[in-house]
Amino acid sequence: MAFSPPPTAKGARQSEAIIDAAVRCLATDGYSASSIGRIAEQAGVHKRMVLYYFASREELFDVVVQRIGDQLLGQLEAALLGLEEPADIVSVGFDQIWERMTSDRALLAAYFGLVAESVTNRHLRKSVGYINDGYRRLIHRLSAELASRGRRLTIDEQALTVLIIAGIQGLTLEYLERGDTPALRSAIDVFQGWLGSVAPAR
Amino acid sequence: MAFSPPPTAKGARQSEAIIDAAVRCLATDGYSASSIGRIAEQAGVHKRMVLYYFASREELFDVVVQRIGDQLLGQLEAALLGLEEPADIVSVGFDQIWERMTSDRALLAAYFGLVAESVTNRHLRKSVGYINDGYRRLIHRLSAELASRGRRLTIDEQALTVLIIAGIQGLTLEYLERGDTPALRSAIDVFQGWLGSVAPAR
Amino acid sequence: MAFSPPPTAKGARQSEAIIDAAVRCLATDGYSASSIGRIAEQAGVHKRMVLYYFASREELFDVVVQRIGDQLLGQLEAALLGLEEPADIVSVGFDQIWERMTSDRALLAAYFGLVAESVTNRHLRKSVGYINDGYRRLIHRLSAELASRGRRLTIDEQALTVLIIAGIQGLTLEYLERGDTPALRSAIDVFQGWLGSVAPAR
Amino acid sequence: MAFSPPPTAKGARQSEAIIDAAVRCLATDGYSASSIGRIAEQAGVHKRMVLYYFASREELFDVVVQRIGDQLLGQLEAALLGLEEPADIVSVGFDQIWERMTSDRALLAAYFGLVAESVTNRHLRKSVGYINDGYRRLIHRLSAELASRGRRLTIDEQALTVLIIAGIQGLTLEYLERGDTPALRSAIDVFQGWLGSVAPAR
DNA sequence: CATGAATGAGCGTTCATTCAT
DNA sequence: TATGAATGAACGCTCATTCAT
Repeated sequence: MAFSPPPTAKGARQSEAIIDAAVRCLATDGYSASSIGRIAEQAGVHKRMVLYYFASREELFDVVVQRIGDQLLGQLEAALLGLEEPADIVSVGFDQIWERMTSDRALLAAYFGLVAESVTNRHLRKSVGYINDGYRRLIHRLSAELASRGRRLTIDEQALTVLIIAGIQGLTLEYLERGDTPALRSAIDVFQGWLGSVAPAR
Repeated sequence: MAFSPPPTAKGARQSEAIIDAAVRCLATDGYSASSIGRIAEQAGVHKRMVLYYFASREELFDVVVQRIGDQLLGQLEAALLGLEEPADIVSVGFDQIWERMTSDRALLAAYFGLVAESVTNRHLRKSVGYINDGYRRLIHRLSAELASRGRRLTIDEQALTVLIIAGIQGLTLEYLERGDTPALRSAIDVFQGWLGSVAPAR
Repeated sequence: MAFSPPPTAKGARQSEAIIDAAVRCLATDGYSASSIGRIAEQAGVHKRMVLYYFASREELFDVVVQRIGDQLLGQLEAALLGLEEPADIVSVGFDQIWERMTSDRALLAAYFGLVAESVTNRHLRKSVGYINDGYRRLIHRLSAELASRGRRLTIDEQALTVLIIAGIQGLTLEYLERGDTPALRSAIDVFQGWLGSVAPAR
Repeated sequence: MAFSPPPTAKGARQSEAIIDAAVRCLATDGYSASSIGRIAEQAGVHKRMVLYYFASREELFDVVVQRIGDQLLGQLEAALLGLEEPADIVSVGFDQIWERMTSDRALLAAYFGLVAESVTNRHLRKSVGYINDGYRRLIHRLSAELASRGRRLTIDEQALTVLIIAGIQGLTLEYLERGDTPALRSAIDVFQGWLGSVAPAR
């Protein structure tokens, strides 16, 4: 599953450029329009080289999905680590999470393109599941941490997980479609407030 | 904007079959894999006929988007009309809404495929906007009705609108990806409870 | 060969509109891009109607060629008739001929498109021959008239005919490609002067 | 602008064959009937290969136009170089020019098909302009040479240029339409004689 | 290690035309 | 008389991929 870059420096640089180009392409053109040819063009590489490094379109996108997932989850974790007082994770965290996620619109758009495609594309479904599982693990870790501090969730953890992921996806989609509107900001505030009420202190 | 079916009975039947096939195709294969050829095959019609009735792929999908939107919104309204005591719309309504929406998985999948594609496809974006506007109008109508019955929303209507749509889209996506799991059911219950608390009686 | 318009008024109007549209189309898009569909669109008529009135694309263009030829030759003859003193036909006539011909650039362009296509299109060759024969007849009539007034051509009539037609076509082409430049005007003056010298008075 | 042939010998041979086939096709079928498929067939190559070497039909024809122009102008210059005594260029040259030009009827027909198409085809217009500019440069060079030998043109050089090009195009068209008739020969003699009179010795 | 050559399948679209009624 | 339905063939072009070297 892990992508091992070619040993030579040039090879590493090129394959890296291809992955970047694929993410950019995904963000602007969507999954199915991100053809090998277009990605190669974006990367400034001969079309043939894409399949030289990645054997097939599918394999390339496996790597791309992983890359996007790592970046997205990495930003989430960085946002959470940034909180000095973990007691407030739920109540203040979402703001920072949102800030991080929307800092790279292209990344989000690329992610969403993959999510959407995964509804009708079995192979991609498996790959995208990787990212969702990351979210789930993160939420589980957080709720465990909260529990260890004596805070009990007022609702089932499974349901909470579903609601958080659904909330993030739904709000992300709203952001992609209509941008960073006041209504969206205020909706996020409400969502965040609700999250806080689910894990009351004491 | 409205689709005017061909004058003859046979023509109407054929074009109807093509639209249906397009919806089915969209649900199983996604937007870009729903080629004219495949749709024609699904409809049991010569490929050339699709372009006889619709002039271009784009025009066909304009009609399809509208069709999906009307069906989706129609089911929503039917669900709401089914409620005898409108005072309970918020507290009981979502259950029925969900029942209706998930009654046709293909329709939902098709809708979502279009939503996703619309992120990177300008033309589709406009068309899909038509459906979202329908949601918005419906929510606005409901909140006005609630207000006329003396119930005040505890949060900004704009933010509520965003949250409802984001919630529906997020939960829909969860449904499409993982099916009708207990966690999802329970998440819906929580969401519904929260909705009720936003518009308290009296 | 002659085109007999449909008996009804509406039919006559429509078929007339189609011919006009074909000429316009020919002028702007060239022969092969003047498809039945495009002509119908230009004429504001259902595509099917074109073949209703003309049976085939070929037949339509036969009529169109004849129409263009008649208009072009008609304008030539009108120009010559306008000369009060026929003795000066050669020396002053070309100016008026040129004025008339370039009065309708679209007509010229359409004519030239047909001439060019006729090089590789056997059927059209025959039709376009009709126009060239008209030129030839006109030149022959003129030289006969000159002879009857006691003026002798200093060169063979056949060669003169070729030179006049070649001159008109060549200058027409120059006009279509570069417009009505001073160099073209001055070239026409020279050509006209040479024509005058070919049929000296006395 | 220049066409860079593929690096390998086989590639060069193939792309050369395709260009040749395109010229032949152009001569017999005209521009718009010279489809990629037909050209491929003529070249004995898979249709897909044409687009492998040339990226688009337009690009192929750009190369073809240049090729035709170079051959045509090359033959003109060869004809002029063949004249030992440059003093007689005007008086004897046209004969040889004509001999050369009509030595390859297909080339001429192809050229003319392009000229005609260029009237209604913007892109081609630019390409064909390349050939016409070649003619102009050649004429300018000749008249400069004549001037350096103490012969003065009796008419404006610009007008002469127009007349020469118009003459060549008009006579070429006559040749393509009616073949090498005595009348055409005799017309050429007259034209040549007139050219001589325009640049009198001494 | 890297690249040119080659390919079959399919894309959306346009074409002139025939068959019904 | 006038129209809708239907069609097969071809168009230029893109696709992911394999075969050579």
